[in-house]
Amino acid sequence: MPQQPPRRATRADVARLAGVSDSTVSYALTGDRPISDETRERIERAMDDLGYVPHARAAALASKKPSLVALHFPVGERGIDVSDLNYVNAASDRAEVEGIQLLMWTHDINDIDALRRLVSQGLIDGIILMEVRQHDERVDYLRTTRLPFVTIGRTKDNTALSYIDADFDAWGPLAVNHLADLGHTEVALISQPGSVVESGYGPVILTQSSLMAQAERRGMRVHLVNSRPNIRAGREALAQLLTAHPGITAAVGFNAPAMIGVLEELAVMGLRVPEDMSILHFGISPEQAEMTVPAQTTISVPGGVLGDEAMTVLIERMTNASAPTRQILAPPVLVDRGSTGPAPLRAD
Amino acid sequence: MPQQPPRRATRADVARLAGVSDSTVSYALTGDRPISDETRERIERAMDDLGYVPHARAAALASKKPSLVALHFPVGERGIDVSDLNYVNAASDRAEVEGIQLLMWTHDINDIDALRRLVSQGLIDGIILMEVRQHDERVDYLRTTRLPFVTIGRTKDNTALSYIDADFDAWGPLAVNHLADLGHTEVALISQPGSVVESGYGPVILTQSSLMAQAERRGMRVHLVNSRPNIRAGREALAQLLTAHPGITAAVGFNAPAMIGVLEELAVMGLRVPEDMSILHFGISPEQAEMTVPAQTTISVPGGVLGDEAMTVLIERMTNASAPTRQILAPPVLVDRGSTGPAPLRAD
DNA sequence: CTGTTAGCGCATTCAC
DNA sequence: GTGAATGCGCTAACAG
Repeated sequence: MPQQPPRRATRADVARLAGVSDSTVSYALTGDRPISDETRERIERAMDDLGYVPHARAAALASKKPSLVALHFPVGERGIDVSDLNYVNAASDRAEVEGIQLLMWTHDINDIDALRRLVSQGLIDGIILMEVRQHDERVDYLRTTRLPFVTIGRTKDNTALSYIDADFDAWGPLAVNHLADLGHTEVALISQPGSVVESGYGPVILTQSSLMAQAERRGMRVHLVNSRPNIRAGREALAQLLTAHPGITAAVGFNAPAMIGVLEELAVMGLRVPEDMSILHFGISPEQAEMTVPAQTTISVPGGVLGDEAMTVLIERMTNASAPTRQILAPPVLVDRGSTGPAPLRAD
Repeated sequence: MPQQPPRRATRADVARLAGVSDSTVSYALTGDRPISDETRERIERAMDDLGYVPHARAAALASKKPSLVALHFPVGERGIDVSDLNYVNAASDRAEVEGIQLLMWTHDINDIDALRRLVSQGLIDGIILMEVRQHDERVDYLRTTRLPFVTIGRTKDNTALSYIDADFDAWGPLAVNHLADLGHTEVALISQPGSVVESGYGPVILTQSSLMAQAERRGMRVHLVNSRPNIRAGREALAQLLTAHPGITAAVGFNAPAMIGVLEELAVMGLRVPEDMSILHFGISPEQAEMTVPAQTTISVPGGVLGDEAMTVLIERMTNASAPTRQILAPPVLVDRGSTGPAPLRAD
């Protein structure tokens, strides 16, 4: 075990030991200018001997380059699951490439005071906001600030706002076309409770209306059900739907717990997936999709894309104050896990 | 909306506008020396006018006081649930009082390289490790380092290691005494799978053996079951136990999913809690305990205590290099949620 | 290829 | 009560 030196070695210590000037040590580190092999070796040996590690905070102060970024992940009631961490990890990986660390911030979404304190401290160089609402106080506050920020998701008024979001307008058509091409003409849409939709939750509204519009174009009938997010509600919803509309050959979900209920009910009724009923699910993570029996075909944004893109945009904004506003919509991806198939012939 | 100033105001700007020297502004801020009311007012007005906020990073550099601490929370497979956030929030709150920010770090527990990079950066002033294992590579690495650190949980060889942990040796006796006082003489212990115990998972081993020892002293018979952590296994375990040992009047759990199964099976069998069977559960959070029907009486460490204590110790170590090693065991707390009661008279 | 110099924004010691 | 001066550890012109 190495002896612990009394104090942190500094660049000056290294320079002295290597017999070069301070700045030469810096340049040897960054490679920003050519150094003779011999000098470089002496410096490296000195660094080793002293156990020298550069001090990022001092560097940040001097260079005025970003070194710490916050990711606001308001956890609220539901915690953070493994799929959420895709965002975080992707953002973190992207940041590390630039030598930037990620401060994961989990305060309540309404605790603007805490946010204000964080920002005022001058500790962080930028911030990414997750779980953005149609009207979001955090955005209002940050707009009054000099701090660069990017949102994952968008507010209603997104003027001059840099954001990354899923392109929900494309989700509906993608689903409809996939099913219509398989011959389905009558489908169920198991959506969120009415209250969620009415409160202006963007993803559901945009997806739902784009789906309806495309269904009309393709001559597909859609039966919309606003289901509470639990297993029992999903079971009941499916049972009622099939009674009322026996011609339904596919169920599209935007409600993970309810869809578990739908799958349970199908199993109870002896209906097979996808032979008797096709299943398609919006927005759930691969982990959630693989967890059920059978696994579900999904339409969503690949984990990590949003996090990575957000960090990329933020870095641009931090580095270049006059960088243009970027509003990015990530295209949806359909992952076929075998729960959709040709429409069965069914006696209406 | 305020106009965005071209650049951040500095202390020098404030001093100039207020017509005082730089240091006077500093002292006005910290209150470290007397300032005339008149001067103070001028300074405060100047700060307001300029929208001045102190720059934490520069302050940290100059004062050499800690300003950023990492909390390593290896999320692994299971994600972060709301009760986990108790630790985080408690630590974060404690840190904020000292003007320290918390960097929540979720990299894999085995990614020592990433840890090395984080530490080498010189960005953080200390680190708290969660989910510590009996033999933990992170600890091995950090020991070779000058960076102050504290663990939540302890390694096998904890020489010169500062840690906070639950006092598992006290869990068993607390449970046994509680039940024995209620007249129970034959109980089941629904523990973790044998593999977990054999791999040297400290909490289970310590709790289990302290429970056995105290049971012997109090003349209580304990039937140990190593159950897989899922609902079905719990149901089966209870059914078999009651068949083999009908005299059992209480079930003690250290296995959240299995205990849900136990409760289900009791309900199916028409047995009431606590009239027919008492239930006591180790180590689960209040949220988990309240989630079941009926809610469960628990023995555990109050959420937040560990996080708060860990941060306190870390701050001490960062502030005072020669601070003594602290090894703290937090006492258990029994929270009675009504699932334990007097032992029923049962015909053996 | 390498050294010198002047800061980054602030805390703090030493003067008055 | 207040100001001047020095330095935290490093970067980045500006000089050779």
